[in-house]
Amino acid sequence: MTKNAEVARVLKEIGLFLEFEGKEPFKVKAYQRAVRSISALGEDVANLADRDDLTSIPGVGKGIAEVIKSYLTTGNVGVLDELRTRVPIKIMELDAIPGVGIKTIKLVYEKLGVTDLESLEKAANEDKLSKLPGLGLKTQDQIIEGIQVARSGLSRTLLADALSIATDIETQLRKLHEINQLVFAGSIRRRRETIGDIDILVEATDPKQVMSTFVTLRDVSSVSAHGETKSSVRLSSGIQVDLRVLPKDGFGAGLQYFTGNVDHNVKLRAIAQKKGLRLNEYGLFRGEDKIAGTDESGIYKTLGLDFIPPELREDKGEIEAAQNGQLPHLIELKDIRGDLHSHTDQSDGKNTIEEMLDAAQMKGYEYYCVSDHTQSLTIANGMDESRLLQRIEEIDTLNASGRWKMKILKGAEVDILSEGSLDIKDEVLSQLDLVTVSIHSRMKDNKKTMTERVCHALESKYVHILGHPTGRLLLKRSEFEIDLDAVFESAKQNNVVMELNAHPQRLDLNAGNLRAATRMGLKIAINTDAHWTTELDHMQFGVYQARRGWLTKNDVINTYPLKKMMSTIKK
DNA sequence: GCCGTTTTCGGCCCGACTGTTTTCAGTCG
Repeated sequence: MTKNAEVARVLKEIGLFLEFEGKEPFKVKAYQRAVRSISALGEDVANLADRDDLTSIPGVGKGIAEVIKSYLTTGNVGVLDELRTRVPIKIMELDAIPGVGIKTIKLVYEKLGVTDLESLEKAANEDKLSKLPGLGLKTQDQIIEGIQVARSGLSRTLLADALSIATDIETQLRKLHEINQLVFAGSIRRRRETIGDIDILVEATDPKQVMSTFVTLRDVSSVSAHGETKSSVRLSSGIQVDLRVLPKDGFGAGLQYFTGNVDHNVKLRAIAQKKGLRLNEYGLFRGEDKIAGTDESGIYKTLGLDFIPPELREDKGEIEAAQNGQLPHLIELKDIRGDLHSHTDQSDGKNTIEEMLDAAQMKGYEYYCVSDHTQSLTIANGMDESRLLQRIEEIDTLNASGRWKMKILKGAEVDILSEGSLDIKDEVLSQLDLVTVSIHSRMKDNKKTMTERVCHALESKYVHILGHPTGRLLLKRSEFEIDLDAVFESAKQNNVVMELNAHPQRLDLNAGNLRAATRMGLKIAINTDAHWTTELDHMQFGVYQARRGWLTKNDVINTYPLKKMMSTIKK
């Protein structure tokens, strides 16, 4: 488990207290920037600290680096302790209430002695908030509602779920013939792994009609804003959806602006300023003249940049690369020629091998690997050697049948045991076309043990791919403790490919890991790990993640024709 | 507090919406 979330929380709290105390706004912003950076960091901030490289994180300079170091080594930060003593309130808890900001927190603390959710709720229920200057009955009601939202611990939503919710809203809105254009923006468009809220942009002949339809859609549980260009609702599922109406001649500018992320946009604006231009959500202007903004590409072009795919817009070097014509040509879904990790009902899959093959054939794949679990994973009905040998014969027969045009590859997802040995004998492994090894047990091993265990497994001359290398389940289980640099090094030595597991809940490796792996010259396999036929569709999420990791077609072995793919993994 | 194609000082994005204001402050993205 990385320290990133903890460190981000500490920095956020410091930022909030500084704002509370009325400190220099840009100092506050500096902390907020660092929080964003560290939350989105591809690797463990503790590793960067070990390497004494914290200031390589955008927005982290000497001062904040010291804060992080102090926290990581002692578990405490002096300045934060002082702030907490001076202002004894649960500032993070209060700030988590939608509609409540620092000014309100300060007001209720100073006037009513409110220090946490409970005391705020009590004050609201006793009708004390509405008596305060600047607040009224409506605000008080809003706060009462907001406290419930904060309590429900409103978390993020998987990309796949957010996309499906957004698509449902799109379908409902598209019934309005007033709508000319509709796109998803924000983190959905950047294809982040998880989504905070859903941003939808439309261009329409009758914005008012669109807005009133939007705020009355089924599933809308509350409306927090309803204006002419912006409306905001919360669905019964808890997720917030923002809809914005943009003018036709500024649609590209709005799309660029609302795609973000904020750090990317800030840097873009600075570039505009240096050219004597002004960039905002309505367009790119020279004086009063709009010189770009109808479409996004015009904005980037006018600023002297190549078009930056949304997945890269996180201020992680893409702007500089775009200035120098060095953006990667990112992989696309159509580049994928096969899936190298899938299950059947012989282990814990839900479909027969024939059903899986039919579904894979529909994808137009050139090859497809069947890789069921092995014996240690009893809960998944893992295969032992004799069943695996039968499976090998079965696939030979299926290949010979000619029913499927694609090549069916004989594989297995072999368990890595406690010492890094594998749970299938070498003489059986040697008969498989493709061996993926994965950790499914003892995930709480300490970093050293886990790293040695995985590295040892990679030394087997029958291993081709390391499956879901960090074992995380988004929003559910952290990655296990492992030194990925060492694993990558071992993979490099032993010609082992890293899996990018495309399951929406895994997306393992993450974008930062992928960049690090390919920088070391490793190859990646994007695999669905499908347990039933419809999960073969998860390939798209793997490709999104690959794009976020700056991967090109050449980085990914399952874009290769069969022969080249097989020779690439050959030991 | 951070940062550099106005580079070691002096900037740092800004507009929509709401509720409470009778001209604007707070929050959000």
